[in-house]
Amino acid sequence: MPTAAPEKRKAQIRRHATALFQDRGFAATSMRDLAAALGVEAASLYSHISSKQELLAEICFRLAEDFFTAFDAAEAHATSPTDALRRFIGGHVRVLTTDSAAAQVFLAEWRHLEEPRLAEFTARRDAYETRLRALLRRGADAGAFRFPANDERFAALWLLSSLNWLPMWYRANGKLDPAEIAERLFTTLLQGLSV
Amino acid sequence: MPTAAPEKRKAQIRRHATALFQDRGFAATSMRDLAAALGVEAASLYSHISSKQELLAEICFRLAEDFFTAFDAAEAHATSPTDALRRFIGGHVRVLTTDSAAAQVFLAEWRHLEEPRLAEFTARRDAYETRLRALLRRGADAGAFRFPANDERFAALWLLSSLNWLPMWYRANGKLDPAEIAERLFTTLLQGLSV
DNA sequence: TAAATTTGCTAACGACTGTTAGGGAACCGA
DNA sequence: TCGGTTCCCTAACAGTCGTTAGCAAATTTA
Repeated sequence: MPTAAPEKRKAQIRRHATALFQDRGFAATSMRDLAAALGVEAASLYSHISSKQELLAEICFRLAEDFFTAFDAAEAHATSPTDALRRFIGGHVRVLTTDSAAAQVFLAEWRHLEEPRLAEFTARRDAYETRLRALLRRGADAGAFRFPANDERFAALWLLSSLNWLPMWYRANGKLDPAEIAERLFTTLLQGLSV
Repeated sequence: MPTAAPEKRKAQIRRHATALFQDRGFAATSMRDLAAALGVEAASLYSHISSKQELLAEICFRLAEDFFTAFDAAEAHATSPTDALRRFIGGHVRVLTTDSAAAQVFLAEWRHLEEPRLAEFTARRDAYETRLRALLRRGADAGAFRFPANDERFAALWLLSSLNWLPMWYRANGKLDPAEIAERLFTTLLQGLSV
């Protein structure tokens, strides 16, 4: 059986690559840096991976998958537009915090993907945004949400902006756990800062 | 008089560097790329600048200065905590949109600064954040704002997150002008999405 | 024990990196 | 017409880049 869990070493490489891409950036991380983190020569990596690009693509597309899966679950269980939004935020925050290094790579380094993957990726991102806009529109039509100029595109961008900065300051083992963060964000996003 | 406006060519270089750093990233932009954008050989740049690092530092610190200046003006004219917040958002958005390429470099590429400038930069950023926290705290104490768990640190991070994504989608000559964007953000941030 | 798989090595490739040295045109105000 | 300034060139440096070739030891499987 040649297909018995052949992912162990490769998973280690991906983990270290994620950490390095996150804190130095993809372009500023060399394969020799990555190899050194693993205690190995650069050429040795190529027994396990095919290219630096492949590493980046795997990290980015894995996260994209997670975001969509979370969105599916949120909408499947939602009982109202407000509940759908709460579940969406909870899922989005959970994905952002489960592997915050990978999330930062997903958010900041995707532009170093090469074609045709770059186009695939941006299409995927656009689809996610469109889906969120639709959720917001339904809520507005049902009288649950309102936003300036009745512009759900603006609201969707603003909402994602609010959430996507999170992995930059989130620390696992910090005072706030992901569920609590999501709850605070949900409250603030819905009610705003005014008393 | 040898000091008569000696900044022209250098300003061109900085402008092109800003554009390239923004769309490829600092590390992925070579001096030969920059030279090509100016129709010149790479070595020729060094008659005008001293290093690639210097270019990045100038872009980042110039923006930092602009943000502080805007904050000063906002607080100088404010008549209430709510008015201070509105002016703060207006100023922050104006800086973000006046040169959105530079703003993106400021927000995303500062980590490629080398010591000791990196430490200077992060100290500057922390000071800005601290100042915003103080503004929010005063507003909360005056009964103008509220935020979850009475945590102004959380609120400040969330607020900056909401604003700082803007240069990624803002387009000069788009439908919305900066003042209108700032007004919408102010409204949404204060009132939230709920009806 | 034998075969297969996994893991790693050294050596090297061609290309690209930021930067310096040293020189030469073109334009400037006096 | 002069000295100074601005601007750009070719050539080259020492180092780094991602990646391939070819080989060997260790580990796992049969």
